[in-house]
Amino acid sequence: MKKELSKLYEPNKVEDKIYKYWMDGGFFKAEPDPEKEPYCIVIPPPNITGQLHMGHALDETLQDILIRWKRMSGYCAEWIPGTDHASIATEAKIVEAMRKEGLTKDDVGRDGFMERAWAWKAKYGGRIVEQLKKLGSSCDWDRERFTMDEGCSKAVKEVFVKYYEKGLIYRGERIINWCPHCRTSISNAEVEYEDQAGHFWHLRYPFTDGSGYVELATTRPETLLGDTAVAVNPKDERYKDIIGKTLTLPLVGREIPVVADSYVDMEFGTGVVKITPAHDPNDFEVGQRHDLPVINVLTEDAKITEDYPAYAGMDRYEARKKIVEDLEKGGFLVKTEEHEHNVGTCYRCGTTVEPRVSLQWFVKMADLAKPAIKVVKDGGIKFVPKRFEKNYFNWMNDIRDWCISRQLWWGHQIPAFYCDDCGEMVVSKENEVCCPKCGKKMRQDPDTLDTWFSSALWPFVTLGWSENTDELKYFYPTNTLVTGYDIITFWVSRMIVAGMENMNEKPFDTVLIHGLVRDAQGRKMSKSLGNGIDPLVIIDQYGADALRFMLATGNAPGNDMRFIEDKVKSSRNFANKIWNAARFIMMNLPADFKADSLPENLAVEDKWVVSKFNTLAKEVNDNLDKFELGVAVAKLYDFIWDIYCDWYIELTKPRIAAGGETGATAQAVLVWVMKGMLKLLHPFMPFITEEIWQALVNDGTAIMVQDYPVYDEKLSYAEDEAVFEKIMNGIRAIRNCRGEMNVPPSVKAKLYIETEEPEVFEKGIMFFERLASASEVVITGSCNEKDCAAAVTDSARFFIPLSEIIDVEKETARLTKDKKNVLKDIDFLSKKLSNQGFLAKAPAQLIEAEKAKLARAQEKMSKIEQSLAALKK
RNA sequence: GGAAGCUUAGCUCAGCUGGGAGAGCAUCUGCCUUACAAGCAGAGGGUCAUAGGUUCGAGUCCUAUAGUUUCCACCA
Repeated sequence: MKKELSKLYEPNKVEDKIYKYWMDGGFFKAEPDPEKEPYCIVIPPPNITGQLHMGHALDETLQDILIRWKRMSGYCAEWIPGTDHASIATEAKIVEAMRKEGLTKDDVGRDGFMERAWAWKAKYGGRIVEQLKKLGSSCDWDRERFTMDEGCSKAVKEVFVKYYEKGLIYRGERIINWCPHCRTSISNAEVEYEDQAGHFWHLRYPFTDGSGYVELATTRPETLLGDTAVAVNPKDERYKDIIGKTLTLPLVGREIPVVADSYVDMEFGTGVVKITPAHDPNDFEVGQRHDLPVINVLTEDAKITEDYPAYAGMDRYEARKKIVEDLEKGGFLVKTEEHEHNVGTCYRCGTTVEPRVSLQWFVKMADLAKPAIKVVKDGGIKFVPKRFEKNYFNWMNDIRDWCISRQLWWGHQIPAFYCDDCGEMVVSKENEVCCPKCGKKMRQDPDTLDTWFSSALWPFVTLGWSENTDELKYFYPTNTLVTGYDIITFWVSRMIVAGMENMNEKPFDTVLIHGLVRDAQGRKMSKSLGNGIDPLVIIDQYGADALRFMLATGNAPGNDMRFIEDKVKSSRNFANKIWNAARFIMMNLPADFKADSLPENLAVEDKWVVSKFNTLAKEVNDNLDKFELGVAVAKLYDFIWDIYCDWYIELTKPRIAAGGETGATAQAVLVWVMKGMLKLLHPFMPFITEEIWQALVNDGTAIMVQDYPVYDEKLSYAEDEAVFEKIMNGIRAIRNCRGEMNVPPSVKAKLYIETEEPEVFEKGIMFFERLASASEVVITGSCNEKDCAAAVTDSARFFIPLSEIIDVEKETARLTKDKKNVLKDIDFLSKKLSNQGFLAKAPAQLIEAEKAKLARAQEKMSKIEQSLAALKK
């Protein structure tokens, strides 16, 4: 059965090989099995915002870790390709199409991310999707409902029509955020605000009757062309008398009224506001209340319309300059102030957004939000960590109607049709519709739906909704959603809404929120900063396992993490460590070795490591259960590196060299624990664990079909652990002593162990020789050797006769330092134990433990005193 | 203006329901000990942002303050 592992661990070679193995049938897929409830689906995110490609890696990693763990724990787990896969596939097609058309990405206002993300997907995640497809998975990649080729897919159309018929979708003239560069409307959530230096222009508008002026201030003088009123606060004494009078709009000459509206802040500026309903959301609302006309002065790309010949065709900023000039010439400009203000920009291209009145499609959110709020409030859906519920509630309780129409040329076309002859409008699932009134073929709305509209349907549409498929019945509601906190409002909230509305049931029960991956300086990865890191490059350098491990390590749920290459490097080193441990085991195994279970005759150190492993299995499962992946991974790291490699392997070396029964037992335990470690580690490092498993076990099964290790009462050996710890402490004390005196391991010396527990240290003789450079070990009740260095623990004194090296002064200093530390302990513990409050209120178990600690410290103290006294002589 | 997070070793961060502060990297010392120098054995280094409070006991819970980050709203 023995196979060789190569001398050097080469991540990419191993990963490619394992990938091939999976492709060739080594992949495992659990069938839905009603007997094996509960099930689990972990949903990948649809994050297609260009800047955070490392965010993809994080999403995929956390989700895949959970899936593998669930699957190995006997749950039915299934990964269904999400909208991001479909979107990215679509985007790849778009890129190809654009190339053929000679277009650049800028033409559609997107950045270059889609290409790279797709490449990554193809190399990494896409392979698994392919495999799922091969295996006839219920998640049908080809059946993706989100391609541009299909236009408006069946399910999306169905939902749209259903909402429309229920009055949940309407078309209306509303003020929306418009990106003049992308020439599309964008939702509030897609607008990013930034502080910009600007000006505050104080203007005066003359009264029509010639009775003077009213002064007001604006940051956007060019919108003056569209002013249809001036507003003051009804409570404002200063302007009480002018309400109802009319003004003549400078440069335009239009007569506009002065209206009273409580929206106006009396404290701010002059307390007078010009009202431009077409170009400001608040003005729009004021306009609605006062029935003011809406006059649009800007074109789609933010240029002045033909209606104003003096400025027609000018860009908004150009026009601003010219208009300010003209106002000044006309004597309408009072003064100009510096003013910093917050400007909305497009999250895609960074262009300043333009509020714009436009005919758009909306979803009425108020009623839809209610059940979605309730299901979270009632605990039906849990956020991990819980604090993100607040984020969700903030958004949902203050929900606004959702503008769902986009002026993009990919995506789902809105299933609304217009008759160019009679103006009739029909909303329909059909692809072609004739006018019910005049019979003419109708024209479909050219707009597409917001990508999150279809993404919101993800949990049930991927399962075959609106058919009542077996998959839907079995898998819905799904289990755990993994995504970043920046996606809660975009996607999570809308999935819950869509689930409650269409399925009458929550889409999942848990939302695991992770933070963002930032660069080494803590900045958001962004295209403009050029600080984005490509996961593919990192994978090429260090391997996918190392990247995964790093992403899961040292970070708590919901907290941001910095990407630091050294962290990947140390993960790679960890992989190498396991690789070499496996190599050591295997190069010593006899050819006919077979070890499926633990042998009977375990030595104390075997019981120690088995017991430690047993505890590890318990803790890892507990942590994963609570989504504490970072904690689980840290424990695995510590066990594998410290306990298994640095201690246990070293302990087996003399036994293997000795051969016979003890050697055979050691080998069996080595293999047993290694197999267990590999299984525990597999979700975090799937490739290397599979490779070692295949080399070590080689019975044709994949590691991912093994059972995940769990705690086993029978394997808990508390007493043996304690005994062996005494030996370990002795070895550590001796090493420390030798280390401080700079004695190299090659200088061997006789070792006297003075102890009242000889039976404990008898068991460790071999290890003192091997790990503490002892040439010979003598266990005695009382040692009278002269010129010895002494190492002290609570259970023994260790004497090393190194007369030629011993420096009495140094030795005294070392022991005095020891003494100081122990004294501190004794002081602390006895104070605690004489505290009546502590004795009265602390748990009895703790008091006992502290008493035992004190006893041990005192034991050690007396041993140090003895040694110090001997030194003095 | 509303809300949330963060502040722990030189750096990057863990620390689960409160019981004498941890890891990786960096630094120093000694080792090429036949699995691993991508390594081994040691060492040094922290008033857990500040001030109060609750408690027998606070890095952990509460209040306030400062610095910092993010989200939401508003900004004529």
